[in-house]
Amino acid sequence: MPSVTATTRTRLTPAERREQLLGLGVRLLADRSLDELSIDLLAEEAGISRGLLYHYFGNKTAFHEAVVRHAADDLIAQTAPPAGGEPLDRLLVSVAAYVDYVTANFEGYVSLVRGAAGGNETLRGIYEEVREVLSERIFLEDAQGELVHDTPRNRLVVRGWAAMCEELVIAWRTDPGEVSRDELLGIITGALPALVDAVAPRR
Amino acid sequence: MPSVTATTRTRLTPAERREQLLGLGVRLLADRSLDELSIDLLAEEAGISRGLLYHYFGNKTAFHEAVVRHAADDLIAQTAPPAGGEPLDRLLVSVAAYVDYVTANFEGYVSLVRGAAGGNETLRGIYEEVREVLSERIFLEDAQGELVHDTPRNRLVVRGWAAMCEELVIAWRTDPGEVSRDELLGIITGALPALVDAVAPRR
DNA sequence: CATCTTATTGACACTTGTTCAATATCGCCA
DNA sequence: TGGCGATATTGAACAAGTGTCAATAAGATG
Repeated sequence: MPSVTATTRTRLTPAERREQLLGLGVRLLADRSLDELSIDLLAEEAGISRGLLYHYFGNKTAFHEAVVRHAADDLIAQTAPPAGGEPLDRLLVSVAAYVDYVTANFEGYVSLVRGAAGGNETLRGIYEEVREVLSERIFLEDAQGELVHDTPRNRLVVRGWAAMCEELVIAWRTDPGEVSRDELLGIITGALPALVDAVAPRR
Repeated sequence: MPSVTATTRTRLTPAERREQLLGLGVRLLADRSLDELSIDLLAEEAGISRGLLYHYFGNKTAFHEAVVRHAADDLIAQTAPPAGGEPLDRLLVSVAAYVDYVTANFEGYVSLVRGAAGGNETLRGIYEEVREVLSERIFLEDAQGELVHDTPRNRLVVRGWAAMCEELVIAWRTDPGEVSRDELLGIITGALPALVDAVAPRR
């Protein structure tokens, strides 16, 4: 058993190392905020020198951006609507997948969202992009407009609805109270058509 | 005209200096994010030494918290419902005041919200507190429950509605499109009863 | 006008981000 | 199998910003 520092540097392929560091970055976010994720901490946790992180990511913010992008891609992939079935059912499944994803990865998800929403231009861009993708599915899956016609006004409404969903899921997961998962899903999915109707320009 | 440094230190009362620094802090937030607001920058801008800031606020995060609290109190005061009139009218006026406040102080408001929502425990606490106060008014002013009965479920709904409002106002102010201020107000105020109805547990 | 309180300063120690020449690991080929 | 070369990796040095504190001077008070 070596004393304190067993300095046998291990050499990975760039792809492997990148993957390791990004994965570790995402994992560490469960316990810390994005800007508490210092280069020092990550280097120590990964068992590498600080310099190596700069070799791979250039600087701290670029690393943060890479981590957020990594997690964002993961979220988007995990909540993709299923291939078959009725359009509206596919949406339901996708929304449910979103709720379950947040439930399962709560700390990391919250940390990510807060870090990205409060971060620099690029970070917010990624955050916006995720919302955009999730919202876009509404119009993409519901091509006939059974639920929501694709109008500029309704785009705004869906945007607001998405913000509401994020808040609701986080609030619910923090304290479910007496509301079950299915009831939450009911609230979320019921809210969209209600909003669309309420906001429809009167003729 | 003194050369570069006219070092005549001016001595203010603690209250004056505190006020000056907080006001300057809030003002500087219009052009920078919260964590780009370094002690260095603020000291230079205020024409004082860094040490003085530490004398008044202890450390950087404490200063941030004080700035955010200052701005939050301002927002709450400026959107207070009027004294007289119908309960529902008072709410309308208050919501309108909120929209106008955000419109007038846009850069600073966005910077504040992002900084606070993405910040530490205390910062988020202040952010939550503001939302809490704004939401609380709904139930306070509408004591008879004409609009929303005070139930746990509706508290959740109002919370989601508040998040939606924030998003809508920011999105609208960023790009109003063809939506007028009054239409936006219509959307916001129309959304609340619609949500409440949609979410009501069926009997 | 002298004195005393205390608002204010400036220099110093320390943490954290960033750079880069030097080092050592591992695949490859003789 | 053993040396060689490409390059993944390191560590020391530097920059910038945070936090500390004994020393200083502005302005009120008598």
